[in-house]
Amino acid sequence: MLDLFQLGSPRIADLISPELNKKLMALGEARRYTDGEIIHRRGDTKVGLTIVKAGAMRVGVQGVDGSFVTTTIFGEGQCIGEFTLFLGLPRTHDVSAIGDCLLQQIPEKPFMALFNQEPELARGLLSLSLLRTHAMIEMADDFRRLPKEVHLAKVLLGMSQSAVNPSEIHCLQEDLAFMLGVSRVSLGKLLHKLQHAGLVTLGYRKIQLPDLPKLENWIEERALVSPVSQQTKPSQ
Amino acid sequence: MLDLFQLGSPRIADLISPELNKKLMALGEARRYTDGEIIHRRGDTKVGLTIVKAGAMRVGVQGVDGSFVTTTIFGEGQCIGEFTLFLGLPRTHDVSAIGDCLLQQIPEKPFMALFNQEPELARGLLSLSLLRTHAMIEMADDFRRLPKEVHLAKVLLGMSQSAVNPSEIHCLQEDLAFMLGVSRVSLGKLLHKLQHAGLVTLGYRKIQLPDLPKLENWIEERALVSPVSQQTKPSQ
DNA sequence: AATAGAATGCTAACTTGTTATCATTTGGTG
DNA sequence: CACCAAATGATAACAAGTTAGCATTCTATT
Repeated sequence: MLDLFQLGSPRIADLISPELNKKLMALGEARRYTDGEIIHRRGDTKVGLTIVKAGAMRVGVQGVDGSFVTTTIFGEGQCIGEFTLFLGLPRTHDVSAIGDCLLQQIPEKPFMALFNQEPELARGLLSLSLLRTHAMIEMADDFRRLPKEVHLAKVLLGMSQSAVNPSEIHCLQEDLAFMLGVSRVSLGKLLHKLQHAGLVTLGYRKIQLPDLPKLENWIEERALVSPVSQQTKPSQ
Repeated sequence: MLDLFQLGSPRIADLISPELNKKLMALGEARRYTDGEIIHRRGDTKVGLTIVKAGAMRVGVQGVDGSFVTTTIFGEGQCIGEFTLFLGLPRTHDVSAIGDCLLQQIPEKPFMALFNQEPELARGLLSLSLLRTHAMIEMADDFRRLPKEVHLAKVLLGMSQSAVNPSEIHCLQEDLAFMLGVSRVSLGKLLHKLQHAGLVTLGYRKIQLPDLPKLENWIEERALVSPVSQQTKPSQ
């Protein structure tokens, strides 16, 4: 699936201890949603954390003219609602289910009780937020700094790293086009450039990366900056 | 000054109690930098928090070909270094002083000691990070959703809100162009459109906003989504 | 195996943005 | 006060991306 954060965006469960995660997931209750069902609407004042247990949800903004812009798609283990809990904002996005989808919904009170009791939770959420910020900054910098085909290659590489099979990405060209902020036609041209360079193989609903080291080299030669490794620091 | 976060980006001092802020600022030591002096380099492994006490710093990425892309400019009260402290990343950006600049530099050990001792600090940093994330998401959504002149108007309005005099913004058209990801020529055309609409008055190194309510209305009519207020929740 | 819907490929006219260049205006400096 | 460097304004040739439309390919489902 596409994403703006999900690129390497970790799950909250990876940033806290299994015990704490168990406590967290025991709060609130799970609810099932069916394809297209509305989970939250922009402007809603309901406060709480929502964690995807299975399936995925679409996060975006519905225009008054009927158009819809997808901001991101969050899958298993990812969460929304921090803005309502810590910034006191109403929901900033419209969220709906993609296919069948199981969500854990944790209301404000039990969440804040656990938050105030377990400092580790603050640390985990802080790391999560920083990782997202970091991914967005990199994305924004790349967007402005790199030629589109290099940026695309970098995005593909990032997606491969969070894929089950790193050499095969399952996504629609339309979603990729959205991520890069270009039309589907332009994206097609860019992909074909990469295919000509032997870096990708295009398929139906998928893109294969037959030679990851080659792809990395190709990007590095064109990225114009020294790379910086991006391992997460183990909690101390 | 321009910015990608600074638009409404709060200072750490606004998110924690005055007492805690005093303790925080008492850690480490202040150092003065002169115009253009390097503060950090991308790739440096030095861990710690840097807070601007006076002046401003430029955050960006130096390309191996000599080009430089500014990511943001941080002024008084703003801080960098969270990624090194909580994600274990090397410095992701090149940072240099703009004019004379006084920075408080807090090394890892004293910072983490205070962090582990004062849960309020985690809460404050979490809010800070979330506010930045929020600003970036809004920016990215606007970038893709809005016609360029509306996005520009919104950016100007945001800058006015964090300016000394809200009806006068001091910045170069070149910096604005960078923020919106367009060339200076295009930006000039967009600005002249807004001027024709009576929303801005162009000056040398400055842009005046003679009628803020009118500007807000104009944006709202074109933003195509219902606005969401953005007050920070008081710490509970 | 036939079929329908979805995704991708392709083309062409059109719009928009860019680069490059030079003129003009501005504000600080000697 | 004259001058200079920086910032802005303006133009034209050029490049790139978009929209719209239709053809083709693929996959899942009868």
